[in-house]
Amino acid sequence: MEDRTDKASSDKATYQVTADDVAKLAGVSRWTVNRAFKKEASISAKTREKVMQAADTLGYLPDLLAASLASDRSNLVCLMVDDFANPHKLVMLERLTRILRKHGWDSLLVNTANDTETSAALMSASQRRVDAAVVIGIQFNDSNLATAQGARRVRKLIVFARSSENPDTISVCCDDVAAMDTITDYVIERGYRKPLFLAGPQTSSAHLGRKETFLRRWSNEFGQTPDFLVADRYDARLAYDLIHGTFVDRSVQDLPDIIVCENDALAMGAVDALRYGLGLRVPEDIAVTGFDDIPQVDSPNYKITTYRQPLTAMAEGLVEILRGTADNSALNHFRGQLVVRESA
Amino acid sequence: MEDRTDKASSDKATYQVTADDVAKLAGVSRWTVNRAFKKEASISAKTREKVMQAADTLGYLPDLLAASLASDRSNLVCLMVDDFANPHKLVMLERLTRILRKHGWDSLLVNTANDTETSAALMSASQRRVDAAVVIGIQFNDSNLATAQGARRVRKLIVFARSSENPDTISVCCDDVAAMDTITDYVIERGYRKPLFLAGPQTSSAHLGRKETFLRRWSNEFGQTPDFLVADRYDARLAYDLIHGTFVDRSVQDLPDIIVCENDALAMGAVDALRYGLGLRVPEDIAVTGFDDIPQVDSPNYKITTYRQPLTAMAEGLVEILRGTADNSALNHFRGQLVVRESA
DNA sequence: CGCCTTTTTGCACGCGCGTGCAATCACTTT
DNA sequence: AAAGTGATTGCACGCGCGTGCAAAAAGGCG
Repeated sequence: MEDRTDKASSDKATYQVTADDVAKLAGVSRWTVNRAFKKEASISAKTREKVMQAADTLGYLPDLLAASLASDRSNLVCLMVDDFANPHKLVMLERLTRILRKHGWDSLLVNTANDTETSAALMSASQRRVDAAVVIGIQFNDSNLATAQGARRVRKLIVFARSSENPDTISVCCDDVAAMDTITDYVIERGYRKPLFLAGPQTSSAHLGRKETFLRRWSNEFGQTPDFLVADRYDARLAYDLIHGTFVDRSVQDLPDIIVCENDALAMGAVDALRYGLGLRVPEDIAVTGFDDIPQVDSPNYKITTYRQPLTAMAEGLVEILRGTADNSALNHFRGQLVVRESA
Repeated sequence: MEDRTDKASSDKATYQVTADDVAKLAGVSRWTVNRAFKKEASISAKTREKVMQAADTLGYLPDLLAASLASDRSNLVCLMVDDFANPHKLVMLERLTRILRKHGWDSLLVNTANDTETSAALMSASQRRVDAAVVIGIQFNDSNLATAQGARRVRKLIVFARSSENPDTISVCCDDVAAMDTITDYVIERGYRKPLFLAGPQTSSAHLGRKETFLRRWSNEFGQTPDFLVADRYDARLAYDLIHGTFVDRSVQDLPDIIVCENDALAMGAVDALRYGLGLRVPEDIAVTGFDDIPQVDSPNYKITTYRQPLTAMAEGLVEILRGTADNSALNHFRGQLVVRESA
């Protein structure tokens, strides 16, 4: 005990206080100390108090590494992001990290922008025994999943804010069909009749996608399928080039009266292209709608009509999955709301 | 050996392959197996090959949790972000996660937006034995640092993209004095003579800040200190309100001819306020400069003249700190470059 | 007050790997 | 070919905590 104390005070900066030290000081066993730090442990109030006090004076905190190793649960979640160009990612990261931490999970942020490294990233995550890997906003590539043998050590594979057909995967997302129905209703109600759909990267599970929903719905309504363009990244600049390149030498009567975009990043690029590339007015000449309601589209420069996903509820749904208490049938049917601004 | 094999095949999904299994298959000791996975280990090429092959067929990967526990180095870095409103954070996160991972570190993303939770976040990070905590873009609050006893288990406290005076802290940032000098030179050279500085949250180490540098420099040059405004968050909307509120009922001759902003988020808000709130033209009536060169300011809507920090080099500098091979004297003197667009 | 039930506490063993050193092997030199 | 040298391999012990159960303590009742 003596030398323990000495050691602790002599090089406080590096000496790791362990549960044993606290136990000694509090006059209990090491196990009791650790129990004091577990919410639902069976321990008497005064013992816990005594332990906590000792822990406090020693500056003790349980070591999560050792705990994870022993218990085989890390309370760590891996967030995989491959598209840092879309500002909506920042919004999602803020929400997810906040909600996850509130419920006891820490977040490992993995950059899978380099497509070939996705499976490597997954394996690395598995090496840290993450409780789950959450793919944010992008359909998880099947080949990546297949090649990532390491995935078998990742307990759960979750796709967030994106529907997924993969059977090894759980998807937490809003109901794209309902969302696009809402947008379509609005577009029709406002009298637009020559829409163009600006889609993002096409994923494998396309038949439930926003683009497909809009096209099908419109076709049912008016008997003809609208035109669409596909951007292979959610990038405003790319959308700019696409819109500009497509319309630059088209006559006025061949232009759409509204561009329905798969998300806000594309919508911003579209607005810029219409205004600055083609000299058109938004919404007078051509209207634009987005999706996500990122902070930027509320700028007076854009004022884009868009659709807001219930990110907090979705994040809470994710937590339920982690806990294993989720009602999986409801997880991909979250409802958001239309946010009407001036662009349409 | 028999039952090992059985176990592995029977519930492959959950059974954790360990170095022992690989050792048995490869006919070597467990320690040799782990050596094969260490870059600089002393092991013969053919033994390693043999081991790797066995590891491959078993799908083995070293367990980083156990490794961290045993070695007391986690190869984990905690990235602390408290301001998700600034899109530049996304750029920094992309860069940091990519560079860190390239050098073998994983990133724990901690949301400290709720100010009171900063020290709690630090403690939690220390519970995972992170090799370092990196505070991104905001001056680390001294009281937080002080109260966070857990910090003593965090080996290194690093402030990224922000200068810091705190002695317990290492700062990796660009040379704000040089940067503001460059901007000031440009402003003067272009003939602006009535500047207003739009500053962000004031930190404790203010005397080296961008605002102070600009004011001092201008005063030296022209004998008078320019006006300034202070926004207490780097938020475009806040900047909009501030600029609009300040100038809305001021006569034309009392307006500045340029607004020098502490970063792009503020600059975007300023541009919006000038154009949409006050009906002024940028840059014809009032020019604007920013800082950071976030992707959004390259939009044709903004085209803001700004200053780009060398984020990649800074991230590499951070890695050097983690490795302990850094030349600390150079770490807060990175030089960026002026990016001239149309706003000034 | 003694017996029984219900907390509360203690403990052996294991989680998978790293460290530092000792033992062994491979290869060179004379 | 024997001795010497450096490269390679094996191993005891420990990292800090969880699990599941047994032992002990604390209440409850007549």
